[in-house]
Amino acid sequence: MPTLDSTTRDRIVEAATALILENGYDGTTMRAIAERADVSLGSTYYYFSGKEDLVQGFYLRIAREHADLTRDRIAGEKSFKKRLGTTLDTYLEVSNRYRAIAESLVSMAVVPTSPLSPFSAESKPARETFIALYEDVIEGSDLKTDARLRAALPELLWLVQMILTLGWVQDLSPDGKVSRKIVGRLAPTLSRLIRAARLKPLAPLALEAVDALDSIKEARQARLRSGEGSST
Amino acid sequence: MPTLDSTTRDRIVEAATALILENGYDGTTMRAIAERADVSLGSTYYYFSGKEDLVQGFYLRIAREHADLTRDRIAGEKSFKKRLGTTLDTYLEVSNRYRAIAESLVSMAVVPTSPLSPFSAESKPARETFIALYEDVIEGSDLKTDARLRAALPELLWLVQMILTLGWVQDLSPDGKVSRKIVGRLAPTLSRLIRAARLKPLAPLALEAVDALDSIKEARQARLRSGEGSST
DNA sequence: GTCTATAGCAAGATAGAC
DNA sequence: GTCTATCTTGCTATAGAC
Repeated sequence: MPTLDSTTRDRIVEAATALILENGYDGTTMRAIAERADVSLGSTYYYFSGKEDLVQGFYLRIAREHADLTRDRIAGEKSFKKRLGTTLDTYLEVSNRYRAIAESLVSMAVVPTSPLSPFSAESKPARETFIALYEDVIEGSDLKTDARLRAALPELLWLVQMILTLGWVQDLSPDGKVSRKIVGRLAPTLSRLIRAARLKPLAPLALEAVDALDSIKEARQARLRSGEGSST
Repeated sequence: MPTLDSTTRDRIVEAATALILENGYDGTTMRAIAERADVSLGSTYYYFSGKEDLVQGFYLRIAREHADLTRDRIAGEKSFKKRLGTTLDTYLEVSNRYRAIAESLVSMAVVPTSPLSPFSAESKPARETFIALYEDVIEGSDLKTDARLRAALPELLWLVQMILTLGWVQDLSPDGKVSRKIVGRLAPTLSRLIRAARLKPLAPLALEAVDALDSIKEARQARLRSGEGSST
């Protein structure tokens, strides 16, 4: 935590953030960070276990920007479809600010044992910020659906957002135009599916989704018994 | 393929394959590969542009093993649900053989500009092997569904397989048990959804999926205008 | 002309002096 | 806690063997 004068640690974080957003992850060397922060390379490694560690802060940053912006924009709106649409649109908008590091970030995030995995213990603050936002998106809306699905929904929507992120990274069109188009369709479709979750052909599907989520958590717990730290 | 005497190139491939499966991607150094192959480091770089290049072969290898095994197993079976189930089960079985390098592979594969992206020109042979298999899975089955969906289905199922792969990599349970469980539910659910694609609540959803696929391709084409090689 | 050997750089990471 | 070596390894360049 920063005191009055900027500590060594703060200066390193500041330098790293600026350089990484400027030149991307691979384009930023630990030496350059150390130099810009006016400390030695060794000191940088004293405070951070490596380059990856320096990047962790981006998650929470994105989560908070997303939550703040979204809450402003959906205030007063009751339609679940619209609330969800705005939330996803805003997510893409915020993500686009960090396009420069997106590929490196996702590349590291898909490694399940990495602290940068969205499921890791280290990512918990960011993860819970996102899930809490989806809880609010639902809570303030007119949505009525299956009870079990409702309970799991915030986490499920966060999972959808993760998959969307993977698609967005693949999207090489300018400003992620194609992703926006897909999201424009995704929100109404999801909304319709969720509402219909009590109807005949979809009821089992909804439960599959909920069960799948449980299984995923279970898988992670299975690993906890035999190794390093991670959680959900 | 080796001729009578093993050429330098062959020895490098052989050494790389063995070492990477043994120690993973990051755990294998170019120097170690060169040493095991009994060639110089420089020679290794003469034949392969880098470590990534050496890994490209794994894709096709997995695709072929998957296609061969699956075709054996679904021969004679008419039920689409069962054919799809077997195909996905077999995919996980084959993937598990390469678990040691899966994380590194996926980590590189999610970078859209990488030659190791499943959508890249370099990955075309493997991609088409997979898609051709799904075409056969459908063709030999009792499946009847919406015409437009039918046409896009092989590619869509391949996309599902890609997403499944991401989930499988996250699955830290022994032998990917949880993934198998999810796949056990996925096949019947998908089958039901595809069959129901002409019914009321699902018809629009099916078309969304097809349109989404078109959009993804479009996104890729957009990039082709302005840069390096990749295709779909 | 096709391949191999050697030298050297850049950058991530670590050890140990102070 | 900070620094100065030092190590490792991916990668490039180049000289030269056959």
